[in-house]
Amino acid sequence: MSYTYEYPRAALTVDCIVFGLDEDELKVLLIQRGIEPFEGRWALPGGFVQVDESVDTAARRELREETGVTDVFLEQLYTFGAVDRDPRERVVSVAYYALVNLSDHRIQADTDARNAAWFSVYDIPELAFDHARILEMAHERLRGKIRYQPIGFELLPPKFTLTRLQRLYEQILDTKLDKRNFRKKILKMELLEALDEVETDVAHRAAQLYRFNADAYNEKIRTGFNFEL
Amino acid sequence: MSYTYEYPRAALTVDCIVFGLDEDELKVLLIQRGIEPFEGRWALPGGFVQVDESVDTAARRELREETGVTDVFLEQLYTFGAVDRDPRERVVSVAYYALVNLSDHRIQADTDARNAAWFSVYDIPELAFDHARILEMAHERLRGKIRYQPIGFELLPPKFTLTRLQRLYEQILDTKLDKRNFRKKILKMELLEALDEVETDVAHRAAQLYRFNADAYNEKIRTGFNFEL
DNA sequence: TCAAAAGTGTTAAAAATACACCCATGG
DNA sequence: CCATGGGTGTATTTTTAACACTTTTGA
Repeated sequence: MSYTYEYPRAALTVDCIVFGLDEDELKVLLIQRGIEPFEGRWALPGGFVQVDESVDTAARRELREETGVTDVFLEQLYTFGAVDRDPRERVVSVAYYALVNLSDHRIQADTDARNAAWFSVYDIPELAFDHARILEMAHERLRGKIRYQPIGFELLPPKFTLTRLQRLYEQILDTKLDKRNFRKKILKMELLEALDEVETDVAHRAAQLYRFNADAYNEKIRTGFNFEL
Repeated sequence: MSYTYEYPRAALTVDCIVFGLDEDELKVLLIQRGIEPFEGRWALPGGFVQVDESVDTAARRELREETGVTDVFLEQLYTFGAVDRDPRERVVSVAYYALVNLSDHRIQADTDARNAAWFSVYDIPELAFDHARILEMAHERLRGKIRYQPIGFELLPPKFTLTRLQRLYEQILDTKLDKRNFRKKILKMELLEALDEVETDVAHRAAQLYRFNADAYNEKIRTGFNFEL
């Protein structure tokens, strides 16, 4: 089977940057390539966009097929369109970034039996293609966006403590935050719902658990509220 | 001449949203389509990405060919990849938005002798394809970005008055700003350089002219400064 | 001399920051 | 009983917001 066009066409792919928070450390899911070019190198999960699926759908499908990740926050990042970014032929790639909650996403080995592993964003091996640049841009986007959109919660389990949330912000923004001021600010937004539950299995006073209330957020947004931390 | 591939491929295009400020009104440059589909409808300037040029280059080329616009701020917006966005065949489009200074860009009729015209963003005719959605997203991006990046200056001539700058912000953010507070805030950033020149040909006291100092901005950025208005 | 926009400073309110101790729990 | 992190309030500084009159210029 073959397909013929009047003009040459670029191949279209998607690449996914999957961020996860592991013990307060921001990590990225990478896959070890099993084929040339860059055989053996680590790379972002991704693959070709099929002609009968939207680009968004392709990103979700690749994510599922290569990592088993489903039902997560996924947003388009940027399209990488340099002529020589793939040594084989012209390939344009639409990059997406995903935020997953590592405690319930135990990432499975991918269907192609390639190796998948989490790496700290501060200790990334040499990557295939222009994936280092893509990852850098995704990290930058995450840092920027987390301050004015409540996306940090996507990296946490549904129930979390305020300290855990604070450490998330500290890790991603690479700063120290004052505990009292952080709590004051985030609670004043009235987006977190205190549950009738506390931490368990900790060797100290158990912390209050909270849940992010997406409905409250959407309602506030409608009436001109601006999240900002 | 024809080109054959093992799998079907989407066509790849670029579309450009060109914003300009005309007498304090935010306008967009549209082109009237000369061919089916949507013949006669207004649409965003754009066209096919060639296989030997980067996507960014394609955007600049189309902008030049269709509108004569060169040397302007141009930034990737988003990639639109729904399956049925073009009724003919699968077309994925990478959208870019440009900011031009209308006083020195007298837009020329495009090379294909199609009609080009400026429309107020608040009074847009029915557009071809999903261009209404693309335009909406570009407008949203502009509104968001202008508050924390000094891109508003791209819409003004190199020398401008503070009142003109204020009206730009008022138009794009759709608010009223206080004159004294606006001036205080923007001047305190030390990004505007007062010139030894004032307005001419005005029937009232001539205003001081200023210039945006990009070098100062870059220097401040390096040392952790954050533009925000 | 009039019309039109330029230019300018102070006060009050709100938000951000800095900061330290007692509490509850499990080992 | 001790080590560990949980939880809390106030005072100070900084930032934002509200507000009105005089000046300059050309017509």
